Amino acid sequence: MPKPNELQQKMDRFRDVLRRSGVKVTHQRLQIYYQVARTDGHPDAESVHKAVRKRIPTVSLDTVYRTLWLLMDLGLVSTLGSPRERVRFDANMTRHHHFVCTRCGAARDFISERLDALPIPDAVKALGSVQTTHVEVRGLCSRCSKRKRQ
Amino acid sequence: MPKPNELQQKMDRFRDVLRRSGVKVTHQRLQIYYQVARTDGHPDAESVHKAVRKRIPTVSLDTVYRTLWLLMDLGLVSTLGSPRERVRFDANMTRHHHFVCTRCGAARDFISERLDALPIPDAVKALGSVQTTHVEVRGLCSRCSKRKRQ
DNA sequence: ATGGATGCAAACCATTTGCAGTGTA
DNA sequence: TACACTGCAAATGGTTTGCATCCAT
Repeated sequence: MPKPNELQQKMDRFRDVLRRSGVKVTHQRLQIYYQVARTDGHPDAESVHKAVRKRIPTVSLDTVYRTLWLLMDLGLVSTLGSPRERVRFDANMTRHHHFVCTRCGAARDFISERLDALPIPDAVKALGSVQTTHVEVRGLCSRCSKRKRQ
Repeated sequence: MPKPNELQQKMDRFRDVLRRSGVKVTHQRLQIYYQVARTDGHPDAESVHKAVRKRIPTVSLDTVYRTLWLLMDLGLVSTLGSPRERVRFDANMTRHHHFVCTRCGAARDFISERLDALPIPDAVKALGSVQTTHVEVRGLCSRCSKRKRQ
């Protein structure tokens, strides 16, 4: 729940980015972005749809999806977890972290005692009781950077 | 690619766990676990299925799924990313980390300058070029722990 | 006015489920 | 032998797409 003026700023910047990208500023897009920008939660498409429908009863779920991916392309939102991906399984049950390639999605395990014992901010402890921490490093894997060069 | 003897150990332990859980040790289950245990990669159900089919041509994809979730319940494998979940969107584009509730899946952002500048092990740099790092803290959110007590 | 954006309905695709037959214990 | 497990095929559910219409520019 950002402060009202911050939210207003976000909305203004939003209109700007759309215009500058040569993309139309529609009623639907404004409401969809507003719904995602107004909460600290991380809503899925369906709950955004439900909320927007209160203001635009005819809005369709596919417009919500199309808009959210558009916002993603414009760098206005991000997704939690790896989107559009299948579930991947891992038989390494020892404590480890992940390196994930942003291009091909390949994931590698790595271990690090230092990363196993991270200082958790007090603010987090207020959110709930901490069970595990896991570091995800994103970058270009060596195979993809080779391929890119060629 | 674990060493052969480690892999053998894993397989032995696997049979043990199945037996102790009163679950049948089938040809299919052995091959499915073997496929996940033999690689450092993080295969999805389909690629496990493809590989297992070379040895058991009649094995079906749904058996692969059923088995992988069984292995999950038995604590023999884990999943990469949040399984069985919808895509969730986030309009907070500033650098932040996540607290995710293991019970209800709710996610909260938090910021921490210390976590923004983690020491990345050299071993990781061999895997590829690092772009971003992100910490995911998992635990029980305060709402869920209240609900649990009641 | 006009091309991009929307709504609808149908398609897609990963994953799940019901059921009858099969194989482990 | 008995019951759990498997394979098949059909269902599910989140997400995507084709197309006719609509509206922001």
